Amino acid sequence: MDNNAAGRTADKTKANIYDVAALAGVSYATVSRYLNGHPNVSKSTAARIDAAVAKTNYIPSASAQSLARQRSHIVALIIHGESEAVTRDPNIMTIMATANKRIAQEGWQMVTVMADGDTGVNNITRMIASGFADGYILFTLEKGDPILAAFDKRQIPAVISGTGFKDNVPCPSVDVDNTSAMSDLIRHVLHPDPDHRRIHPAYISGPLNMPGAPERLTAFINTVTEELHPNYNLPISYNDDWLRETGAAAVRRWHDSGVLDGVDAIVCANDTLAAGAVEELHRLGRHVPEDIAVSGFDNSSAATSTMPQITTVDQHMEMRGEVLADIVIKKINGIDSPRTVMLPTELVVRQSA
Amino acid sequence: MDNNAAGRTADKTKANIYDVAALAGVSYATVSRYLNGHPNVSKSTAARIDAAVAKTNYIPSASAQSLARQRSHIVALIIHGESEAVTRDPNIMTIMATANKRIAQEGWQMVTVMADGDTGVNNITRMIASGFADGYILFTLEKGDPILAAFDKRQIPAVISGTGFKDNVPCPSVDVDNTSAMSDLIRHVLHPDPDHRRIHPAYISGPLNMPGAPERLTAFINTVTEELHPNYNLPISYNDDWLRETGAAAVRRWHDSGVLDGVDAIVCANDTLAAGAVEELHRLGRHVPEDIAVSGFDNSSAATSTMPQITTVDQHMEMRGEVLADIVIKKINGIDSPRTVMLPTELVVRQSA
DNA sequence: ATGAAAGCGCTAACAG
DNA sequence: CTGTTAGCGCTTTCAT
Repeated sequence: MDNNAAGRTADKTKANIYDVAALAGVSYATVSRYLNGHPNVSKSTAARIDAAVAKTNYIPSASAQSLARQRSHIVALIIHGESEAVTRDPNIMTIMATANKRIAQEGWQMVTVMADGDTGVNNITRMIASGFADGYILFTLEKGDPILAAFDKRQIPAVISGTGFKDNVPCPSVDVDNTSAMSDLIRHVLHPDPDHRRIHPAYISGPLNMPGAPERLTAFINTVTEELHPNYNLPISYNDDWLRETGAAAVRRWHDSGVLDGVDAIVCANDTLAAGAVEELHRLGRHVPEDIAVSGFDNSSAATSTMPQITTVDQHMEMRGEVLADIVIKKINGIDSPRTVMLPTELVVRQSA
Repeated sequence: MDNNAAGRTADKTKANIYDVAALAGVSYATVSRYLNGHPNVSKSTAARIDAAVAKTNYIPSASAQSLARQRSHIVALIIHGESEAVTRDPNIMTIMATANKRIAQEGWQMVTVMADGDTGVNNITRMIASGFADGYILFTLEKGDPILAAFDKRQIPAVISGTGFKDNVPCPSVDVDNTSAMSDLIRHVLHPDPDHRRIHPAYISGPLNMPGAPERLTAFINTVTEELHPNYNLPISYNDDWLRETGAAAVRRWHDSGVLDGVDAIVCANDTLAAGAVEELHRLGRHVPEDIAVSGFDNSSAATSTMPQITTVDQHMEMRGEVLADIVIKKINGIDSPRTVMLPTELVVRQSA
């Protein structure tokens, strides 16, 4: 059976290009040409095709187009992490929304896929290799992510968001300078104004295998050492997650062990930990920032959810989404970007420090 | 040129089924059969194919498979709403994660697409008609969403999450009974224990074109009327968003106008509004719940972010994601579901009411 | 300006 | 058990 409309339309519900061509009385090649904006189509056939398209509600098949063009016109944002960590990360939605907007502007379609657990990673890896999308934005929450391997071999446009570990990633990354941002913040905490100095800081860390966490911790140790030359052990709380409860629990442990009495500032690796700390200090009857200052990181909604509100660092996540989008699309079009793009940060001084 | 490997492998970087077949010394049909788990393939050819696949890193092309099978094996979660409203909705990520997990279990791939603004809606509508996915989960934030029209005409598996407006949607929906959940909550607020009654409630509403909002408001009016037969106007604050600041602003307006003095309970349409209210009451020196009780809705993280923590209703969003996933997948497999699935809710009594 | 024909990479019915 | 053949719906030369 040959590819004419008569032989096909019989029991189909959805019109294809042959239906349109038949209705317009032209060859399907002409329909394709016209719909793809090629120059040489006469006014009158154009009109007939328009009418046929309208009448049949014709929309080209995505898979057929992708196959023929060898392009899907899709950019995939891959989110990898345990569902719990992911659902609580306030930055993800921001990146999704801003990257999505930018990609749509450029005439592409962004889709988000979540890789949860081992089977998730497997599926995603297959997906990548199957040519599902033309480019990928990676929001990877863990170091040494196996998904990255999929990009090692093949030459697929990709960009990665905020790994602190830029060394061996197979694609450009956009990040903030966690080290200098945290250092600036800490200097503010230690010396908020000319009349005021804090000299006994403690640190609440997040999981050290997550982007940014090691840099922030190191910045704490180095900056405090530089500024204070402390001759005592800095209290540092190491944790497996970024939860509010975890920040609160760290404070309570220090309180129970008496350590808290020797502390006048708590630097936290992010805002949710800081929010938990502020709340626990409140419960323990300590005043923030008079008795103990607290700082966060991210400028997420958690930072303004407490009383007092939390002094923190803004990472401009909206900008990050856009920059990520720009980089993949450029790469898809053959334009390379610097291996690492550093986005600016901003100290946000509120009442907690 | 015919479809043999020799004629094709020349400049390609990615192996296709012909490459594998040539390497294994069989026809490409046999490779396809084996890879798709058909019974009739001999041990020895199987082994040769395995070897060839391994050697070439062969992964079938997604678009070619979709075209040939007329199935993409993809379920799309469509999120429609202004980016701001979306990025702040704590439920979205939960639904994404749980639905994703469930869909992956069933052997499908879930992708999330965001429709932002008019062009977004247009793109999505095309996407749906182009057969991009086999089924759709709609997380639609507004009434009368134009995206729904795409499903009216064509027979495409879809399910919609939490429209309060079940009447004229072209697909099954899963929701909670906002009316009875809110009524129960309000009865608790008005009469938390035998010795205690509150008799001057006020209400802070969210945008009434959003799912659930009208039901909750109506439930407030009806329940309060039933319980108290009030002979005065109930203070009700109508708002365009669900933000914390908005909840705070409502309280402040009532305070400035003196209305607050006659109020002993504030029922809020969701947790973030309630969190803002609690914080503002704190700033105004009112004690929660002694002077004024406050309640929320959703049991989101905002509900535990304040002091005191907020009494609210849990909607079991994790369950919702799974149920949505089940329904689309069933529908894809030809199994229909009830037009409306009502999920249970749970009163969560904390300290604020 | 338009039609004919050859793919894009894969699946599936049909022979054998 | 395996090869042959005909599509899936569209794009894209190459003629005319």
